Amino acid sequence: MAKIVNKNKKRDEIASSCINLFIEKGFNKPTISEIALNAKIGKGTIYSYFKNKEDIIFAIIEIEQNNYDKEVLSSISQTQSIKEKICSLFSLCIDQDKEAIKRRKMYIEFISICLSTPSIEMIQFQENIKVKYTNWLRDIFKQGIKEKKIKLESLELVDGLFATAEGVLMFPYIENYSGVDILKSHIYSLFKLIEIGDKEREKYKGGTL
Amino acid sequence: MAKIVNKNKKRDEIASSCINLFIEKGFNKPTISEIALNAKIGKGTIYSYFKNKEDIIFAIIEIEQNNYDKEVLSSISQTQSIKEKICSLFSLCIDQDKEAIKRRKMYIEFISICLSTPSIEMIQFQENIKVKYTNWLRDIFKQGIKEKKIKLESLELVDGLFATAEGVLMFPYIENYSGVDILKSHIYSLFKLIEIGDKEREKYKGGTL
Amino acid sequence: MAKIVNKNKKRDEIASSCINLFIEKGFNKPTISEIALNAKIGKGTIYSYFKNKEDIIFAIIEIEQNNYDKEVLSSISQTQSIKEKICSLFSLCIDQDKEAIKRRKMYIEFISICLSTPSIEMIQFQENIKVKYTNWLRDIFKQGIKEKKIKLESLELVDGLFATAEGVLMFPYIENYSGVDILKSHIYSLFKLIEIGDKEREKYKGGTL
Amino acid sequence: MAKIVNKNKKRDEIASSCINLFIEKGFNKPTISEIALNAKIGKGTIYSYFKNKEDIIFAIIEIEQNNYDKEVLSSISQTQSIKEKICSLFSLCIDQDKEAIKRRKMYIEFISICLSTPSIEMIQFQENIKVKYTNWLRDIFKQGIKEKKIKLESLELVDGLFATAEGVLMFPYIENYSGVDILKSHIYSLFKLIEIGDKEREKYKGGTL
DNA sequence: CATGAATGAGCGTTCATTCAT
DNA sequence: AATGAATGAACGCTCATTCAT
Repeated sequence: MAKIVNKNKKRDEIASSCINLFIEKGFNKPTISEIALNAKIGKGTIYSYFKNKEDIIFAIIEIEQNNYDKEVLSSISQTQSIKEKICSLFSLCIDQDKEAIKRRKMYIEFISICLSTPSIEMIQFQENIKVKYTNWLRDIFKQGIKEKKIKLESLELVDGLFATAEGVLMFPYIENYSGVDILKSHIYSLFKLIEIGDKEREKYKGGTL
Repeated sequence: MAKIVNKNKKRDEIASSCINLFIEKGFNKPTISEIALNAKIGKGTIYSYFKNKEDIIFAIIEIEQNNYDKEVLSSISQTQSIKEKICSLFSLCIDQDKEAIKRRKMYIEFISICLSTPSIEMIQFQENIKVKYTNWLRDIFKQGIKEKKIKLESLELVDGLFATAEGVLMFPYIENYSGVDILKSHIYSLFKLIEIGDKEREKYKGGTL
Repeated sequence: MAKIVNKNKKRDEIASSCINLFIEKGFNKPTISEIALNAKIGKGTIYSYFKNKEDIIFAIIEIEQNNYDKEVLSSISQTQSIKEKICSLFSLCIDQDKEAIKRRKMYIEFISICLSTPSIEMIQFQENIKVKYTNWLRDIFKQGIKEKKIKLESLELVDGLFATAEGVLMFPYIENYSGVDILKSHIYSLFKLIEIGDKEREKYKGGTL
Repeated sequence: MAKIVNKNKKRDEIASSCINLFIEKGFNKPTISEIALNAKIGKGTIYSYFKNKEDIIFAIIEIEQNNYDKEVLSSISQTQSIKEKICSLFSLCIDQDKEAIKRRKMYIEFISICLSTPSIEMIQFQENIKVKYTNWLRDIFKQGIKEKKIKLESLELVDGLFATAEGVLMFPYIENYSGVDILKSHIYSLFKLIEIGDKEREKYKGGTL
């Protein structure tokens, strides 16, 4: 009998082993030869686990995104205030630890592919992310509205806020400028406008959801 | 001196003649052969006016950006309300006429390059745009604050708002979703929060700039 | 001994199971993977029964040729006239039923291999076919001569006639031209020249064999 | 000004320089690298003169065929008897000089391609050859009929005779067997059947064309 | 004995850049 | 100055064959 391999596991292993390569060189830059070398397998082997080069890139993006989603959900559930929950949701765009910076780099590469050479799969994946995150964001806002902590009108800001988070990623290289810091202070500034002060809460008649 | 002027003129001519080519195919896609064909010059000639392929791309981006800047300034000065001025400033991300869609496509390609294969020049250029537009935006806001039409705190939203505008461009292909529409309604929703109603104006003590 | 018999049996089984695959895709086109899949065995197993890819191809050709030979012999013995016998002998090149067309396709592929990448084995096999069929053809002719139905000189046409039959297979794709029809009418035209009319038969002194 | 090259001339030069390579290795076997090496040009250069690999093969076939056609026509016009004219027409399949053997090898490779991996262009080219040569053959026959040297019925043999000539090429490797010799003796045997003897000529009423 | 995962040489093709004219 | 013919490194991908299990 030939060696039995768990195809999915090996797929993930190959993809995972390349993450650093993709972070260093961007998604489109590494050649199949480099990927094979990096994963310590033969060039041909790659093609028994992936349809083509794009498929590898996609696999990596999927893995990373799934990991991130889980972290985000866990992190949201562990924070209390609405503002903190929102910052957790956008930790990709806000955090400054090494892990976050790596992740951001990958996400930016992913967006870059979506912008320049989009495939149907990529675009659908991108849409899924958008829908998922704006829904989570809406849920957080709704909760805040229910608890009369923020105004009803804040709900209108959900889509825009998501766009803001994406937007701050677009300037990743400018020195002395962290797009990333902007997001946090923008959220704080927005909250000054939408938060209901303790005094006002009693009178507030913002309706219910 | 005349020589250099001519050289620059020719540079612009070559670059300009290729704009449609780049819009159709994206920035990285056209080959030097296609560019030369399009500009009706020899392939080798291109290299007397441009360092390399990237240099051509950069030249086109510069030309387009300069044209756009002029239009924006003119358009801002022709509108009255703050909200309208802001929409004019972001017309690249909002307008739906053919010309705007073309321009958007090019800008998105430019961003994609900045994200995936950035050169120092590209990044500096991108930063210049950011600084320029946030300054213009700030000026508009300041004017509004001076006229007591909007709250002083709105100034804090400038950078975030610019990011929002960039962010809505990141989903150019999703069906039934126009990132573009999101920006306008986001601006309108924000204004509900920062505008000073007629009644309030008198009491408003938002301070001066 | 039993082992070897079994080995040969399995060889035949594998080869036979692939015939349709080879008809559909041509001889050189199917990959070893496809062949293994088709034969429902492992890729490696193929190499315990066949030296290499060419060996499989050869096995199939042999099987098919043996089947065809049997049919031809049976078909010849069941027809009466010389002309009919000859047409039976060349049924590969003449018949238009589905089975014949399939067979023709395979034979053409075989010839193509003999022409472009011949191995000694292939060439010998091809020669065997030639010798076998021209002998059978000669026998039919001799019988006709004996019965004074055709002229003695017809014997000289045997080799050429075999070549004609091969030659009509060389244009399998030309529309509105069926090489295949040409063979039949060529045989009929030849017979007008070599047949001995009823009147002439008595006087005919064509000699005996 | 860049070097001015006669594109068609260079095309022919490259193709011609490869003829020996193709004769030695067959048409499909040489790689682009080998072809480039052989032609003493860069690999990329090939693609400014040929669409793709098939295009090179086709070009060589065309060149060779054109040369051959000219020779055949000239050779036919220089011979007297019908039989000799026909042998001239089929000199590709009959002659045994070095040049003819080379040519035969190439033609056989061409046929092999037509049989195994035919493109529309190849098939059309093959058809053109067939039509051209059967027409020339028919013309020769008609002339012979007009001069009452051969029987009217010979015309029916034209297509079959062409097929015979092709067919003898199909056994190019069998030792001690020259398919090639077969054609000549076949033609001679046929002529015994279709020629009108001197005595008969006067009585012959074979009709006119 | 049977397997199929692993291999890597080899393929045809592209295209930014060079440089002789 | 202007040209475009020439280049060749580099690419993604295929597939017959091997060999550890």
